[in-house]
Amino acid sequence: MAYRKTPAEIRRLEAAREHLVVCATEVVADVGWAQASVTAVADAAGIAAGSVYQHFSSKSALAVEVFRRAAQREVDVLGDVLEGEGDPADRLRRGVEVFARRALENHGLAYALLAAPAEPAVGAERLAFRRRYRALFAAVIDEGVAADRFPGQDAEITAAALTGAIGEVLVYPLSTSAAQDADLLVAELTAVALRCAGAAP
Amino acid sequence: MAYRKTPAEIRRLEAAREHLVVCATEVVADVGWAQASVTAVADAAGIAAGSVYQHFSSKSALAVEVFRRAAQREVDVLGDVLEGEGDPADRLRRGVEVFARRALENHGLAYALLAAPAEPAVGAERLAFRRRYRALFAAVIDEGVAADRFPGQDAEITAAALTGAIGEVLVYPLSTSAAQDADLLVAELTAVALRCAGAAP
DNA sequence: GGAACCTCTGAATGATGGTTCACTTCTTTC
DNA sequence: GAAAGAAGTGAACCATCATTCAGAGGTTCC
Repeated sequence: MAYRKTPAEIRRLEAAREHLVVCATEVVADVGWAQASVTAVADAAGIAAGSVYQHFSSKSALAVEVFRRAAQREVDVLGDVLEGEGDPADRLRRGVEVFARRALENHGLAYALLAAPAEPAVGAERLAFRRRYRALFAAVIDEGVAADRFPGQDAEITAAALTGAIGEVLVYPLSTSAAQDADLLVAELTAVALRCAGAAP
Repeated sequence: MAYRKTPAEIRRLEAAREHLVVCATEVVADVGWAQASVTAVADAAGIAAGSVYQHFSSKSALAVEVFRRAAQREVDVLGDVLEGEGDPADRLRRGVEVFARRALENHGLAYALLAAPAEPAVGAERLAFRRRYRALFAAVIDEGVAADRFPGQDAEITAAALTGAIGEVLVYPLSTSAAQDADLLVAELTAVALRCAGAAP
């Protein structure tokens, strides 16, 4: 009966874990999953490589946590807009817009979430989150179809197409003029997305 | 001067190299890049691991060759249709259709080409081929815009969106009913693609 | 047949990077 | 202050493969 974690100690440990996740996220956004070795991440957090294993059972577990946190934020933001009030077409437009702006603001993280090569565990997580994006888009499209704002269509397929289209445009370098100007890019992307769903021009 | 490769010997070596590439492609389509170790590929081709290095300077070089061959076939087929005769909207429809059918017929290879985690050299190759798909689509879209079949738009962005949309729909498992029926899936996908470009319904 | 040169083999080598662990350092409790 | 136990360290360890290489087995040409 000589040692019990005091509340302050527990908080300190939780903060250390949190700090590790945040630093790992930065490293991943900076250099991608492949380059984010345990040593690199530990260095960034100012701890020894071995100490990572105080907080996570494996590198995979840490990577999954990093992915989940970041991806969940995007799902939440997108969900707030897509499930909000108003005309489905308008919500779709605003959803694409907000998603695109966030991705452009933090391109490294967007790339890591959407496309960067990653270990299988992260790949599985990515798949799960893609399904969630798709479900959010599909719901709006179904609503729009029901309200006669969009033509009849398989909402799941359109939603998948939207997910892919948005990701591709945001993540890969374009040589077009719009690539220089974020506003223009976002405007073109929302226009494509609305056409994709069949919204009246 | 006691040894010069006889034509038959040269042919035999070329055939061996060819056979290796074909077998490697099958392995990759089957199990993905990550699992396609030099040993696995050599086993599939019925040769020793070391013999791979008779034909390729590194595993990367072999992987790049495998990717290029397969991707080039798709670019050729798509290019034939998109650059053919006729109405731009119709060519776009047929292009998406043929691309989709081929991907669905050889799903493993399509996944390997479009999305499967791969080493950096293959990733770079993939990027280059994506640009080529994009260029093909962009040309048709520009034509369609010029011919007033599509509304004004940044063709590069629409083309990127198309590439992403098509890839996403074909490569990731869908839970919708259309996923069961290839014809239905292709029909929905071409419809989305045409809407994406803004073709009149 | 045999000298010269090649292809093929597969076990040994080497690089990379996650994981472990003996040890040090810090916290708690008495 | 000292015992008990936890957190933190970082060098050693280990698994995984790509790559090499010394030897075996062919092929060419005189």
